Formats: sequence, C-alpha cells, structure tokens
Amino acid sequence: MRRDEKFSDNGFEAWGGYMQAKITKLEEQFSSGIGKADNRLTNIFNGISIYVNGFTIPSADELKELMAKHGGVYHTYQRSDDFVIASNLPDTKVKNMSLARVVKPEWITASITANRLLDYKDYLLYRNSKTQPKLNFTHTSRTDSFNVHVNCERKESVKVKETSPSDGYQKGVARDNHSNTLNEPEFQKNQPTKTAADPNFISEFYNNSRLHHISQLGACFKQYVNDLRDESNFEFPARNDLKSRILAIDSVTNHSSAACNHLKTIMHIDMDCFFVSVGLRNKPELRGKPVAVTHSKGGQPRTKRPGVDRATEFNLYKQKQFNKISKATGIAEGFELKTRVDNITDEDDKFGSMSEIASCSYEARAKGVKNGMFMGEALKLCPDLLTIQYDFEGYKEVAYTLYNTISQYTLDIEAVSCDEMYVDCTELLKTLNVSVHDFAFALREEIKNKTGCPCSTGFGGNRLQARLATKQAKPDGQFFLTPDLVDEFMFNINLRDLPGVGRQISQKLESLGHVTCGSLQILSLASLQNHLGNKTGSQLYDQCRGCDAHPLTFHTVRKSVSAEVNYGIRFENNEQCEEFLKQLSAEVHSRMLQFKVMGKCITLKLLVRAKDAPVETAKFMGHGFCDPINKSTTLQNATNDINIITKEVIAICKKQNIDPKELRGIGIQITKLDSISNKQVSGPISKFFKSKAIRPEPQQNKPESFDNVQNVLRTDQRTNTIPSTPKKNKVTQSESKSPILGTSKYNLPKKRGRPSKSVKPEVSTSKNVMTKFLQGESVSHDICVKKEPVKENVPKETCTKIEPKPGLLNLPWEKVRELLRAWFDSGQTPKPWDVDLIVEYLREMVTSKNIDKVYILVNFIKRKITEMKNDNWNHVVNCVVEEVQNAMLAVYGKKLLINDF
DNA sequence: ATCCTCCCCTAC
DNA sequence: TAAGGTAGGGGAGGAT
Repeated sequence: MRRDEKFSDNGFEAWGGYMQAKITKLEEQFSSGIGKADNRLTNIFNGISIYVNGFTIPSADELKELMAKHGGVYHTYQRSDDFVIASNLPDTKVKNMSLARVVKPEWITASITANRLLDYKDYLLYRNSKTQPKLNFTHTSRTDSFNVHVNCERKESVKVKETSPSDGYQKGVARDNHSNTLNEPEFQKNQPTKTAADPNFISEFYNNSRLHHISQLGACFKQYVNDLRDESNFEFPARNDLKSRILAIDSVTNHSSAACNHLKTIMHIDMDCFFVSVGLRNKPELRGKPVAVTHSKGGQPRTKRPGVDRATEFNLYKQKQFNKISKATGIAEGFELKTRVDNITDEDDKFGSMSEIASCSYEARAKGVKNGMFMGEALKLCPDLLTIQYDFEGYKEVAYTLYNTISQYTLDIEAVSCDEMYVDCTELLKTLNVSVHDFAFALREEIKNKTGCPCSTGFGGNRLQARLATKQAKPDGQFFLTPDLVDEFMFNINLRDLPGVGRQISQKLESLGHVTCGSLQILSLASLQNHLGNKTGSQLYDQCRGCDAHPLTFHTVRKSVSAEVNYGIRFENNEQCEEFLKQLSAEVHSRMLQFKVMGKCITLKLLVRAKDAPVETAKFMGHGFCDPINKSTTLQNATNDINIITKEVIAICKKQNIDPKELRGIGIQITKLDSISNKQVSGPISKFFKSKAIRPEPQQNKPESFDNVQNVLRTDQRTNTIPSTPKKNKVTQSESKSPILGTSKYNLPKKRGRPSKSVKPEVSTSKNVMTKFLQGESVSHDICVKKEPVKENVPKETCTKIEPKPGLLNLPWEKVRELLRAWFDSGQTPKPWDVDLIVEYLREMVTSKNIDKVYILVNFIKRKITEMKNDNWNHVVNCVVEEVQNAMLAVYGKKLLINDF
C-alpha cells in the first residue's frame, strides 16, 4: 500500500492502517517464501514497533502469534491498556519500551527523526501533550518508507525515570547476559542512537566499524605470516600439485621459467573490490550490476537535524585543505581543489547521505563511484547503485583462504592487508620452472575456486613495479611488467597512483605542474627533495622511474598499539568523559595483552570541535570539523598496567581543560614498546630440562593465536584476554594455526598443512609437556606475578648447568625452535652453557648432514637476535655462526649460506 | 651530527 | 542517519 498523499493531523490513524498493510504484505512474502523470516521482520519492524489500540491492527496475542508463526523468537509486551509493543529484538531494545510509560508533554523535541519506533513514541508524546505540535508526514515512494516530522519547541531535555526490575515486562522475556542493564535509563535527549556515553558504545561501534575491521584483520595476517615463517620447515609439498596443474593448462607457454633469471620476480596480489566480491558470493543475481558496500540502505532522505550547517562545515574543510597546499607550495591561488564533500547536498535531500562506501563493484566504478566516497555523491553519479551489507565474518574467511593458498607454495610473503600481499616469487618460479603467466593463471584460478572471489596479480622486478602491474591487471587479470616495458609504462603512470603519494603530495606536485611520472622525471633530485623533504624526494625520484630499493619484509615487529573512537563522541559532562577514557584504556590494555607488549610512552589524541564549526556535525554522529590535540607522557618504565594507563590518560585529558561537550574524538596510543616476554626471568632452555621432572601439571594457557581469534571475532562481549576454557586444552596445534578461524564456527577443512613429522609416542608426551610449559612461560607478566612463585623461579641464579645433560638431540627438531624462541624471549643475558647446548646440537646436525635444518635454525637464530638489537645477544650469533661454519668446513669444505637481516 | 617530540601523511 | 581505525614512515625544529 502506497501513500503518496500528504497526511493530515489525523494521519496516525491512516498510519495504523499503513502498518497493517505492511503486516499483510509481510505475510504474503512469508507465504511466497522469499528470503529469511528473521531479516524481513527486522526490516519491516525495524526492531520495534508500537501499536496503538483502537487501530485496525492485531491485538497483543494476535501479534505474538503472527510473529511466532513466521519463525524466530519474537516477544510481545503488553505495556498498558493503551498500547502494545512488539519486538523481535530482546533486551536492549526492550529498554526503550519503558518510554511509553514516562510520557510527559514537555518532552516533545523540536525535530524528531521519524523511524518506526520514534514515530509512535512521538505520537504518544503528542497525544499527551497540550501543545499540539504541528505534524508533517512524508512518504518516500522509492524506499516505501514513512517519516513523520513533529514540529514543536522542546521545553526541557528528557529525563528518564528508572523503573524497578520487576516492573514493566512480563515473565518469560528473553534476556541475555546484559539483562542487568534492562532498566537503566535509556532514552537520552530523545536520540535514537547511542553515543559514547553509553556503556556498550565502544564494542558496538567497533563491531560496525569497517576501518576497525580492516585494521585489525591486516595486523592479524601480518602476525600470521610471522608465525608461519617461524614454525615452518620451508618445505612446500603442494608445489608439485601446482606444477602439474600448470602443465595441464591448455595454452601453457613453452618458454620456461621467468624472463630474467638473475633478477628478482616480485608478485603483488590483490583481491578485486574485496568487500563487494565477498558479499556477492551468495548473491549471483547482483553480479554485473553497480553494487556498493555501505551502512546506508539507499537514497532515502534523512530528517534535518537542527543545528546542522553543512555549507559552513564543508567550507571549513575546504579552506583548511587550501591553506595547506598553498602554504606548502607558495602558490596562493589558481588551482582548484576537489574534496569529497563537493557533491553532497543537504540532509533531507536524497543525495545527502554521508555514509561512506567501503567498496564498490567495477560497474559502479565505471560511473565514477569510488571507495570512500559518500553515498550521496555516489547516488548522483550512479542512481541505480545497489547496496549490500557488510559481512565481516566473510572477509575473514576469504582472507584466511587467500593467505593459506599462497603460503602453501612459499612463505616469502609480505602481508599488506587482509586482501593484499607481496610475494617474492624468485625462488618459487625457479623451482617450478614455469613461466610467470602460467603460474599467475593457475594461482588465480585456484584462489577463485576456493574463495569464489576474483583477484588480480601483478609481477615486476621490484615491489613498485609489481604493484603498478596489478593496477594494470585489474579487474580479474594479471600483468607482468617486464624490464623492457618499464620505461614506457612508467611514463604515463599518474603520480597519484604511486604508493606513498596521497592527496597532499599529489596536490602539491600538481600545483607544481606535474601529474604524471614522465613529467616528474624532468625534475632534479635536489629540487624534489627541496619540495618534499629528503627521503620522500629521493623516493619519488626513484619511483617515477620505476625503481624501488625497498626489499620485501617478511617479518614485522609491532611498534605501537592504539585504540581510538572519533564517532559518536557526545559527552554531557566530565564524568561521562572520564568513564569513556577508562573504557578506552581498558581496550588498549586488552590489546597490549593480546600482542604481549608493554609500552613506555602514552599519547592521548583528542578531536575538539573547532571554534567556527557548527555544533551539530554534517555527518550524523561524526566528528565534524575539529582541531586535533595530541599530548603524550613518557614513563620511567614500560608498563601494561591498566591502572597506570588510565591514570595517565585521565591526567592528560584534565590538563587540557576542555569542555567535554566540545569533544568529538578520543584516542589512546602506546609507543616505545617492549615485548612482554622480555621481562621474564629464568632461562627457558636449561629450565625446561629441570622443569620436566619437577613440574607435574604446568600452567595451561591458550596459544597466542587465540588472542587474535578472540579479538578479531569479537562480537559483542568484551573478552578478557587470558581466559582458560577447558575446551581449549584440546585444541591441537594445527587448529590453532589460523589466527582467525581457529576456534570456531568455521570448520573449514584444513587444506593447508605441513606433512606432520612422525613423532614417537614418548616424544609426543614430552612435546605436550613442552608445549604447555612454553605456553605457561609466555603468560603475561602481570598475571605471573600474582601467582605463587613457581618452584624453578626460586633458585634462578643457581639454575645452572643441566645436570643429567640431556642435550637437545632427543627433542623433535621443531621443538628445538620453540625452545629457542622461549630462550630469546626470556629477556635474560644468555648463559654460556645454553649457547654450548645449541652449538653442540648444530654441530651434530652438520655431521649428520641435516643441512637444511641447520640452515633454517642458524638463520632463525640470527634473525631473532638481530631483531633484539641487544649486544649481550650478538655475541651468541657470532659464536654460533663461527662454530657452525667450522663444522661445515670440516665436513663439507664449504660454508653455510647465512642471510643478512 | 644525532636524537627526541610532535606533528603530518599515507595505506588498507 | 551512521558506525571517520590504526600502524608506520618521515619532516620540522629544538635538545643534546
């Protein structure tokens, strides 16, 4: 039923009929069996609807029955004689219902967003009010949605009366573990959306934040590559399979191997419009159409919020941007700035949405839509743009599959993000003895089959070339930028497309008259450096010629941990602000535990509404035009103590003397990190042999990857970081390998996997003890200290030589590395006897001609110690290397290849 | 010269 | 409505 006519003041009755029509339509949809009942009910009712008795709508029981009939758990609530509330969302939404009981006429607000619930809430306010506000009804035929605008002065802000726990809802109401918040004051200022003053804001916000997910997932895969390289024996049996698949390709090229044997071949691989591709896996009917992933559902106009002044706010952005460029280049006029707010209209226009597009399909890109663009502008460019929801679980799943696919062929991987990586294919291509094109074809095919998503690959002699090649290859293609092509290829590349050249630098260069690489090649190195600084200048000088000296980094070391929220920050008073700082500190603290780091430097980042900026932001709940404030404290010692962090952060904040009402963004960053295990005491290697005997039941703890899982799979509950669930004991190592999917609902068949080493039963027992022991070792410091000291810790200085000298030879060799890692992480000065133990082990490996393992171990040791940058340890490397080379010369007459790190 | 601190910029 | 996070590199300018 469509209602294009404007409603009069008695429109509520008609609206009751309208809702009835919706219910009827809903029933039709159910009987025709389209989609899932849950979704549709949510869409139609939008969480909650209030029905006023007297209209031709179902009674409470009828409604309950109706909803129950269509599946899902729905609850109805008889709230009073006047009306019935129905909800399919238990608990949190239930809180809203008490509103109906605390209606007072003076609470009517000046302008009310009119989505279902609020329509009727406001109706109720209206009904009880004496002021008789003027009502405007609008109906959007495009989305078939219905808005009501209540035009009335607000007399005072809403205060909600707290109800007693037994009051206000029936028995049998489903509650989840947040039920204690059921009767908390809920309805602030008649605002439908939570602000940061709400107790669950942080987790809810992070659950919905695309940038948060991108960032966390990216970090997760960097760690994953670290872990894989640490644990790997660098054997890649799956290569055989790949090779046979390549040979089976019909058009396999007959020239073998890479074009340039002596040069490196770098591959860059990137999923095509990742979020969209993942979203379309189950929506084949949308393929080939312009699709975007965004929170916005479409082009329905929003109700104007009072106080919003988009023109003023956008001008401020633009002016600031202009000032920056002209200051940097000395050019004061004559260039035109384009910003992404240029094409945004007012809120109540259908092109006024400021929801950001996370990813859009190539069909949408063809019309000019870009990632990061606001929905309003995108709709102008592409009126038939379709939107789909985020699927954060799906992204993890696909990304994990991508990484596992590549890593079964090589671990020379630099993880860029969840959908993108560089791979050094030099050795792989040489071993396979296939052409770049055939390799790329087979690989892309495999990824497409496994994930259902297309990807593109670019190849070149360095990371820059590979990356630009990928851009050329997209979508769903591959491109090999061979050396003979480089010069011509580079000439036409847009400067903006160079990695590292963003908005500021490209605008600067443009104002200097350069848009393409070819053009920039005219500039001298000195002149570039003059404009952009030393490093940036020389990097750009190289880049525009297709050169890039940066090697891939396969192993990353985290340098900072931070958490920030620049959305929904609207505080009434200092208490709310302080409470939020506490919560954010807790978030940072939990991440520090997860990454096992402590930090020395604490930075508080604040966004404060700029003086001239409108109080209401153009973007709903956004931060608007702000002045940034960053203040930091450096502590004496590194810490991960939540109390210290909280205290410092609150102290810094107070010092700034900022009106909490003006705050729009808050972040906490910890830098100058130390690995937490560096703070441990006692030498793990020697200790292990002792502890095996005297420690019957070692502490158990989940493997590190579970932290990642917990954190990344975060749904609503904030997990403490070191839980010990009995079930997790049983998780095998191979299961826990996935940083993402290890625990849970995804029981993806584990296709990846090194051939398991044959392990004898008794060794297996010791392995178990060992594993647990080492995990116990890596429990974070602040937990350790609270526990009763473990026996071995007591005589730590006398924890000397291993008495019944067992040697490392009895251990499975991959365990040796675990042991080594624990040793490196012990934070102690290395003991000579431990060094002897290693040397003896390596000598033995050389004599028994286990060179591949010696190679891995020695390089592992060298890399680890190089990373430590600790002089005490450097001599260990020298000693080990020297002894190993001596043995090598003795046995083989040659030295072992040792890498530089 | 080299380091530290406070930014700005870029990338996903 | 909307969910504008997070990590790393590097420049400017002052302290050592």
